[in-house]
Amino acid sequence: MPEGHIIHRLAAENRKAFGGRPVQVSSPQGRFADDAKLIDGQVLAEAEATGKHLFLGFEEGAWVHIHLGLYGGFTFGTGPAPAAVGMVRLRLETDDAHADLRGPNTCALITGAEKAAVAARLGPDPLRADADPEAAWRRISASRTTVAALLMDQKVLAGVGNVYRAEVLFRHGINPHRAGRDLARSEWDTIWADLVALMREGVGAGRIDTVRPEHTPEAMGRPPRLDDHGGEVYVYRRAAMPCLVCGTDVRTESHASRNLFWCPTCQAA
DNA sequence: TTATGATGGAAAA
DNA sequence: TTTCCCTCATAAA
Repeated sequence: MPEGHIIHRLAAENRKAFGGRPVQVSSPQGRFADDAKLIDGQVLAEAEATGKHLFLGFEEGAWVHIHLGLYGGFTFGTGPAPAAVGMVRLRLETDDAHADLRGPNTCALITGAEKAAVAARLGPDPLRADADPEAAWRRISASRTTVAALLMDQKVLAGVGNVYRAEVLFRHGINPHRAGRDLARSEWDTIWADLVALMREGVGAGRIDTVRPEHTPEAMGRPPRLDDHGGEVYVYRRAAMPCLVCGTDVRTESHASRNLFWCPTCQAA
């Protein structure tokens, strides 16, 4: 369920629930049990997000590195934790709050140096104040790869996933099959600025909304869209449905093994 | 009851 | 480019 906005939100939620307090750390499922013992009872000192990576820092210097992958997720609750339901890889608990992590791609205990190495492999994250969009532009403007693939490449840009990729390209009328090196500098500047704005909004809302006011369900007199991802979008997972702007059927294809969506009219080649 | 898919990515081939 | 991993909700049978 997670693109970068969710991970930054989770960093804030973990900080709020557990920051500065000693935390019981366990792994009801068992797969993180040995590592959990090493930090059990320590104070949670920091919670930080870079791209889709979440880092929980404990008082003695160890970090828990979490990557949710396609379907990992956190659930939070107040009070002590009830008996674990399903496969809970990591559980954090105080007298006041608890959180369960299920289905992560990664949940591992690492050092500060290892954390720095993970961050060093990533491109700029539109949600971080220290992001340098020039680093992404250098790679994009030199690449023959499609802009669709480049936006999903975490070494180029960190935190953008399939939904933001599809939506930001739609919002600026950019055909996803264009090569990165054929993008104009002004187009890249617009994409970056829009990602910063859209993803910040996503952190606050906890969902991805990309539809401009003039195209919202209320403005267009159509029913709101009910989809698993929970937000209002132009093209993501709207294959064969009419484009909200021009009415052309939205197209889809498998592109680098991910589903790509675009409007062939609004995003003409 | 079984199959499928999903906002991801590493590793193998 | 393909395979594999992690989990669970929903769809198909």
